[in-house]
Amino acid sequence: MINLLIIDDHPLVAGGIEMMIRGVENIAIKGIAKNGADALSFLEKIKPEIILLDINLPDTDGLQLCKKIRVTNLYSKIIALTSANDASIIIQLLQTGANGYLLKNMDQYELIEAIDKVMQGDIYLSKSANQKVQEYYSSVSTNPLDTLPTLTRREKEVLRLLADGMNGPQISEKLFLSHFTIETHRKHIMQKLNANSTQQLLKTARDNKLI
Amino acid sequence: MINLLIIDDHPLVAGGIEMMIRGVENIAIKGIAKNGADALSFLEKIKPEIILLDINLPDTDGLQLCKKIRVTNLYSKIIALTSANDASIIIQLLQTGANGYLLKNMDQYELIEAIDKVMQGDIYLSKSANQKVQEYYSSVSTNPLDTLPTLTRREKEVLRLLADGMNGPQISEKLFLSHFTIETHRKHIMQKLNANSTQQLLKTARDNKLI
DNA sequence: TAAAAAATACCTTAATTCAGGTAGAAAATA
DNA sequence: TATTTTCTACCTGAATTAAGGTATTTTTTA
Repeated sequence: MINLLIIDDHPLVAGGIEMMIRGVENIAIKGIAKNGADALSFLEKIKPEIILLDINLPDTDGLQLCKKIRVTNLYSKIIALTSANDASIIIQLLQTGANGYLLKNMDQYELIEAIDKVMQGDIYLSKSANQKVQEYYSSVSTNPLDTLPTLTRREKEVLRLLADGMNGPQISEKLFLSHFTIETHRKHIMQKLNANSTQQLLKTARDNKLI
Repeated sequence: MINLLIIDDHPLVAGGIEMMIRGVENIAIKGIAKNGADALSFLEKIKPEIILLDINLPDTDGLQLCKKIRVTNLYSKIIALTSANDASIIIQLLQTGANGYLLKNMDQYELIEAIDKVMQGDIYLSKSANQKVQEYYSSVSTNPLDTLPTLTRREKEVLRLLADGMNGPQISEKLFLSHFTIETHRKHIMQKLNANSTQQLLKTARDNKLI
């Protein structure tokens, strides 16, 4: 028997999963946790074969929780569950010890396939997640920013204000600095992020989660 | 008997709803549509008492679909369903003819309450949605953009490309237009969004979920 | 079909930003 | 303490953007 723990604060999702595995005779839901704390206390008592882990929880983020679970529990297989399909998160999750990744637009077939695959010791990625990861790795080579540049405190500050829609003079006024200074900071940030316009800079910054 | 039509492309959500109303003897699911087209063709044949309408559909957005449904169907009550909790969308939806607004973190109790309320002719807003709407109206005085400007197709396109970090000439090349044209579009968008730089424009656009 | 809205193209001037610099003071670190 | 990093300020010329126009064609809508 494969026992599941669902970690998700949405009754809708938990119900949907219940619906999907209803009628599958070798899978059963052992518990539903609505947040990270509940999940951890649950896992102290019971070791489910499969943990379906929502990435967006009210009290913690899935990545942290995944790490925490792996500290004490190497037995359970963790399948991450999310509506977003973001390559860097997927990769981080897998590095943290997740065994699979499902999108919330999955259907019954996909869920059961994932559970089966993961129980066999494989890594399961939903089709579109897989695609994203591929894209990510293939774009890495074309993307010169494979190592994130480190911005100084001031540079980050200026970047944020730029992202807030302020221009050079406005920022200089806000920070009590000469506008020349701001422009120098901007220039440096642009060099670091390899951008040749402020808009590109902001896009790159956003893409690299610097903002 | 209250008949439901679920319009949502996530089997998980549809399953969750099914789970929630299972055992409620006067509510039944009459159909599940996975996109706007399916929904409309379904509604040609059957008039459900309640339509549970996901705002994020693969082929159209919920607002448009809500409008379309209201053109031919004044009988069914529409309850919008979404994971985001955004005041301006809620308000637009209600203006378009939706009768309720539920967040996907709802529980069984809330769903059934919403259906009951709406069947009685009331408007139902989930607690947090209600709160957001309150906040929105109290912040309106500070926000000069109380009515969202409507951008034309072209303007939206240019806005998106600007958000992608492209500049005027690049966009003009991409769209096979003169760069003067692009600048005019930019100017119009800026006027509509009340911005006085492209960066501010993009920020405002982002704040108003135009991007 | 007539009127209105949207899309297109072009112009000008002023302001802002970009992309090179240089360079000194302050702060952090080895 | 010596060195490095960060923060600061300034300059210049080229490029881009902002903000104000005008005006024609195409598309939508009443």
